Amino acid sequence: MLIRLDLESNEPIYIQLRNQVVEGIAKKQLHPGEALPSVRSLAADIGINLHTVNKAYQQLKQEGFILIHRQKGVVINPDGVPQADEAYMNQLKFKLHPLISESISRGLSEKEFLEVCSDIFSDFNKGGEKYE
Amino acid sequence: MLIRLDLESNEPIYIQLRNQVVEGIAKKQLHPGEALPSVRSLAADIGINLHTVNKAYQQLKQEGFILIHRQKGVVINPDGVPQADEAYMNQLKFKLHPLISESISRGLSEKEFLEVCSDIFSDFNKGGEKYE
DNA sequence: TATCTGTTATACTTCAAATATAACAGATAG
DNA sequence: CTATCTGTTATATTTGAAGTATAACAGATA
Repeated sequence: MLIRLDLESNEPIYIQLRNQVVEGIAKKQLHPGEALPSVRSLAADIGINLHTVNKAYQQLKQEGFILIHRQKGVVINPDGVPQADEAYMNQLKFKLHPLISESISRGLSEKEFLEVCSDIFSDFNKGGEKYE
Repeated sequence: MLIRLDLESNEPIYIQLRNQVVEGIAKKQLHPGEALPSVRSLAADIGINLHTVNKAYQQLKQEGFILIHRQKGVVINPDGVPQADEAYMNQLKFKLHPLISESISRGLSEKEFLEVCSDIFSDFNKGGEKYE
């Protein structure tokens, strides 16, 4: 599993880390039941603090993406990822709203916007980097 | 112009304010050349600090959405809003990426995702609240 | 027993966000 | 001329999140 972080970004490290794991699942690079590095080893690998990794793991656990066995370690949820529910759909709309708002104000058509989305979907279906 | 703010949100007030103006432009509630409240009056209306409003205005100015005449006040860019360029498209993709990533991991199909986007576009075309 | 795991606790630094005052300079209305 | 409006700049302070640094605990395991 390849982890890309931008330590200069205004986006918190633990959020970037959380997103990378979700992206790994979406790209089928991480499969249900697969083990993730321990908080200590991953922190050492990336060169960040143990607690920052733990914060990302805790959020992923709370969202149902991973399970944490106290001594065994961390694994991708063997039962699969929780499917989109109403709460998630509302959250998705909430996040999309300002993006679409600005696109419209900048003269982007609905068709053009949807094409951008489709292009991004293609990146996932055509299986990007599978090396780890 | 109706301003809705969530002071409890983790999203900074000045960002919310900036987004509201962009949304106003997208919804055609704010037109090129139209005046916006002064930093002091808007701050007083909303009940926040002058500098917070100023921060939002400065960003909108830097992005080309508004013009600021030193003594006249603030107006929506009379020449229209800057159209989407390559830099904006890249930024848009960057923001959409994690949203699509999570949607895929949660089993949402591309079709379903695009429909969510279309629904949001509809909200803008059918002209929401025009009262101010 | 030594070592791994996640977990918890405490303390500290750094930085963005937001507020609070105050003053300045230019334009304008009285 | 004067008072008042505008954005702008400066300074100081408070608050909270993010991230780091250590340390210790408890359970599992080799």
